[in-house]
Amino acid sequence: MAPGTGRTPLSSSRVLVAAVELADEAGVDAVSMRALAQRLGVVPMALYKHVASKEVLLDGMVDQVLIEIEDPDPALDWRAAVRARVLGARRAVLRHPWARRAIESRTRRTPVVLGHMDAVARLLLAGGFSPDLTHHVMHALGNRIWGFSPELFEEEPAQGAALPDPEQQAEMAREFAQRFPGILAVATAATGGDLSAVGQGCDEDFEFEFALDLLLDGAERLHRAGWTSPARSTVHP
Amino acid sequence: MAPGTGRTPLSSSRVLVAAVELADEAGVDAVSMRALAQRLGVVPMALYKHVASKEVLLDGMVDQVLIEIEDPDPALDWRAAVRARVLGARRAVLRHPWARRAIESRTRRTPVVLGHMDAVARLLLAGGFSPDLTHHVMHALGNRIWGFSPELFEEEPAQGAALPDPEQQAEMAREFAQRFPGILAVATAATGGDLSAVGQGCDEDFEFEFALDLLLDGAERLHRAGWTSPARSTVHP
DNA sequence: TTGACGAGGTGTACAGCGTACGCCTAGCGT
DNA sequence: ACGCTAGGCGTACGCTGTACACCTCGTCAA
Repeated sequence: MAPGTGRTPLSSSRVLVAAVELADEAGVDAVSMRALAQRLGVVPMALYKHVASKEVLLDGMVDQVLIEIEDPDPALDWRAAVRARVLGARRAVLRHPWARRAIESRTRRTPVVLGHMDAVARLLLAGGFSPDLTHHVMHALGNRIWGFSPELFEEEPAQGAALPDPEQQAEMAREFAQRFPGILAVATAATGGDLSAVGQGCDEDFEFEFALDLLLDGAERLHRAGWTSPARSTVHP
Repeated sequence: MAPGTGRTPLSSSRVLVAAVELADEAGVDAVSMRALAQRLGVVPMALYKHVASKEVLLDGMVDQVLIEIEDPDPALDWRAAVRARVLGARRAVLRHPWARRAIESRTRRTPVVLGHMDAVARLLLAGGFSPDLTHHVMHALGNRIWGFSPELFEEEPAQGAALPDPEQQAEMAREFAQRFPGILAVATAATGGDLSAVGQGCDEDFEFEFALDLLLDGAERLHRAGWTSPARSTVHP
């Protein structure tokens, strides 16, 4: 505000936004207190007046991504609504490639995080699910609630590795085929037989929806069958 | 060997074992090159003669956990076999509390990692699954292949936080109930109505098997229905 | 016996990290 | 006019991973 200095003062929101931008541009590892401070034209310790610690900063960055999630059309039935909200989360997370890792590594449940979980839970409850079944279904969805599936297969196989030598490469391929025939079969199926594209062969969006629908199918079946959780013993074994 | 010094020389295996022990005792964050070296009675840089970097060390530690996985009885049918192998992975991972996080954060696919994935893939293929369906099912299983589900809900809510004050606590509970009624309903269902145990209310083993069976059920149904993946366009949208 | 060699342990040093602590200054309420 | 406080600054500490040079053995060829 002060026209002399001409610098709008920091705020925790300004810090968070800058941190997200920095992570978007240079990856989450590039977000150090020092780098972030420099980007804001400020000395590192100034940040601590607005965020308590780096951990809290990361929590806030995740929040920043999650608040982009849109509410689904309230006219949808439970299944379409859950699907829509989860895919909305996916869109938000995909906009920020670092967010997946960041979400996995966070343990604190901020109000924003709780808000999304609450929204999903309410959609299921509104669909007639018992709280019990809702609970288990949310567990089964797991991180898919946040819009991503775990990276089972490698994303970027080598990047700058510069495959060493065709002869040696063929030898490695032979050995791989012998040691891991199962993976080979699965990978070639995924790429339609194109061995050279094994790494990038997965259509992640398809995999995500495949698993999501598998889980929602199962949930629907259990719901319709009136599933209830087996009696719980109150004593530990 | 040399009786004068009386010190068995290092080896990458000895380093890995020591690192796993250290992580078991003090957590994975306590595994620094310096701390590990000290435990081995050696100077930090000596480790680098046996492991290329900290990243590789962590990969090796994960391998160390994964080689504990037992092969399932070959007489089992595909479903029981997959179930057994995945639950075997779970037992191995649960023996080392840090392993879950470590596996999530690793991106390199070591031979040991590939070996486990290969074993699961082969069980499905041997059960008559097409490579295509096998691929998608493995994606759907996701990290559950490694024997853990994502920590959707908090594990240790406060630990040493020392709840501040009964009055204030009740106020927070009121606000929570108003903002997150869905979560509250689900959480109380999970604990059988005992609000004070909301954090620890989940039987993780039950949740794991619930989700696993949901996924295997779905997979079985698709398999029996002769599911095949929709035709793939070779051109991107 | 000698001498080279390589494997493996040592020591020093550097750049980077998060952050505790104290200082300084501008704006505001009394 | 005064003091309080919010907020930015500077310094410093302990920790991290690891590059690089060095030294010291055990082994083996000549």
